[in-house]
Amino acid sequence: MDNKSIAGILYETADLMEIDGADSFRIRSYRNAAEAIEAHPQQISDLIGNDKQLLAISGIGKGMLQNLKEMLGEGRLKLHAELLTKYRPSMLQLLKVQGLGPKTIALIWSAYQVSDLEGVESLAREGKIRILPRMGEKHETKLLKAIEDYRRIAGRFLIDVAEKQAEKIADHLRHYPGVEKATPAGSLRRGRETVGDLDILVTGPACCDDTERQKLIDHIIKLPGLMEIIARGENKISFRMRGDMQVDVRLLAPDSFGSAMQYFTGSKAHNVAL
DNA sequence: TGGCAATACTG
DNA sequence: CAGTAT
DNA sequence: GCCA
Repeated sequence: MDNKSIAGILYETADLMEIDGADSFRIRSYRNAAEAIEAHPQQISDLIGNDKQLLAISGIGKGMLQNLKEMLGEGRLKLHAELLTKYRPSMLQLLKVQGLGPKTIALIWSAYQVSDLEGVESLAREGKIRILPRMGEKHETKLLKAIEDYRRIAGRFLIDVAEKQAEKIADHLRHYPGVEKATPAGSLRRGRETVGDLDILVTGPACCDDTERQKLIDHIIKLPGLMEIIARGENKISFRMRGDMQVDVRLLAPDSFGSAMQYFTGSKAHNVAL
């Protein structure tokens, strides 16, 4: 288990404790510890057993040390597992909706046993949120808008984040002999403020025959940070990068590069119109 | 053993 | 003012 | 929960 995973569990535990109504300072400690672990230069898993070094990390005390031992020893944190049984994983998603906090989520759960985005949206549409204690019409309206905003942004990346990722991938591609151009298309090329996934178009001699394409794809999968290959075909490979961004790379013969660029830049509606 | 950020919004 | 969210 |  790496530091990122450990921190992730601690963050989630903090969120769940908040829904559970735990002491806010104790919750903060979990977040502080998660942050400290995320930023720690060495792997916590390598330091296990070395209590002195672990306790030297600011934000890690006696109790958190026990939590770390439990996570690395048993692969899980009992508190985390129990809270997930008591409540619902979908509540963690609800927490990301602006204006929806742990208290309100717990309130909705206790009143309706509803814990997911769609369910809460329905309740709001039916006017069932405003009748809850402390809620009102204004809350309900804001909640509906917040859910709409969440849906628009969820699973997408801000353009500057996508741009940096795309540039790294394009560089990797261009370092391969026989690649002339590697250019991002899709919503990134259209300059949208958020991007769902990356579409990168490649052309050059390396794209022109079967053997060469296979060799190029073999090179592509060496890309640092590539976590999972989703699909590998003759002319296209899809993969997921660290950080969950999905990438499609398409290999194109030079004489179809222009039309492909047009098509894959989109938008879909624009293509239909054309 | 006490403190742990400060503030805006809503009912 | 109290509770909640950021 | 952690820290001074």
